[in-house]
Amino acid sequence: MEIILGGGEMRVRDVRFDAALTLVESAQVFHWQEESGAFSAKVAGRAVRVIPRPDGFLLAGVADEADAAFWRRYFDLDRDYTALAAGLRAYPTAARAMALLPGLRVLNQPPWEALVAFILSANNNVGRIRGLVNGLIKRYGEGGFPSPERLVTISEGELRALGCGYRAPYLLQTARMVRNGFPLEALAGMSGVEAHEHLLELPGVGDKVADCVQLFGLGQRDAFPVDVWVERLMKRWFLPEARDRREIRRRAREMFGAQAGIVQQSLFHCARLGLISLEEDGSTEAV
DNA sequence: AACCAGGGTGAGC
DNA sequence: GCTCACCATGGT
Repeated sequence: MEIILGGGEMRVRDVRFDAALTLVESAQVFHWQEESGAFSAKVAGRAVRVIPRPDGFLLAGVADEADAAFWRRYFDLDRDYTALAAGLRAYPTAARAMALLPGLRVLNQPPWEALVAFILSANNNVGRIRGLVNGLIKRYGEGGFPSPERLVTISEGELRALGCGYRAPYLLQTARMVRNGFPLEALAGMSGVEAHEHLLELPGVGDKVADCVQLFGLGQRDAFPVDVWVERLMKRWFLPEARDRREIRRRAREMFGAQAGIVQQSLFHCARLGLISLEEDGSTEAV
């Protein structure tokens, strides 16, 4: 990998990165906007534009070294996805899932942004989650996610009118707790078990949402969120005897190890695309 | 018109 | 510990 900084731009070369897949389609983040092949968003107050290039990508709106360091971490550039895939020889289906989606990366989002998005994700679909997140940003956010301090000034009625439904009070109460000293930023420095326990204190956060916050917002790559898709594919291809999501979560982490969450992303997205069958007699043949 | 979507919560065992 | 009805909303 090579990174060249200058002129408000950051060029990243010799890296596999599929911007459309990672930033828009993969449902790990919901507020990137695509326009004529380029992708823009504001993350933690930093507005940026991603322009894909044949052997990497260009970032426009990178002012200094601090910005560059931020985006380097956001895009998880210091991780060798090829080596990870190569280490999955014991699990051919998982290795194949990763090979089917080269360029899919797992982002390191600000914890608050991941927390808000995935509270809204509960028993919801990707299109609606996207609508809710962008609605929050548009009405209350000045381009990016509204802060906890801003969010607590919104009424439950307003959030319901926006379409949050029964998640509105969860979001509000969680915002209050974060504003009142819940150690959200400190979770990244804790063990996975410790961070998970803290996250479960927040209303609207159970095992699955907590795992998403850990994976996408805290850099804890051993987290393995089990949603309906992952439950189905794991039962079909790896754990036919598994009783419930908790057992799948536990055993998948044992199987895939310290970067289980990255494997999860590939499996999840392959299942959603129909690249991995969920039926007993199916195969992993690409459609 | 039921069923589904990157589930969580509280009640009742 | 476990199971289950219920929770808004929009799309099929």
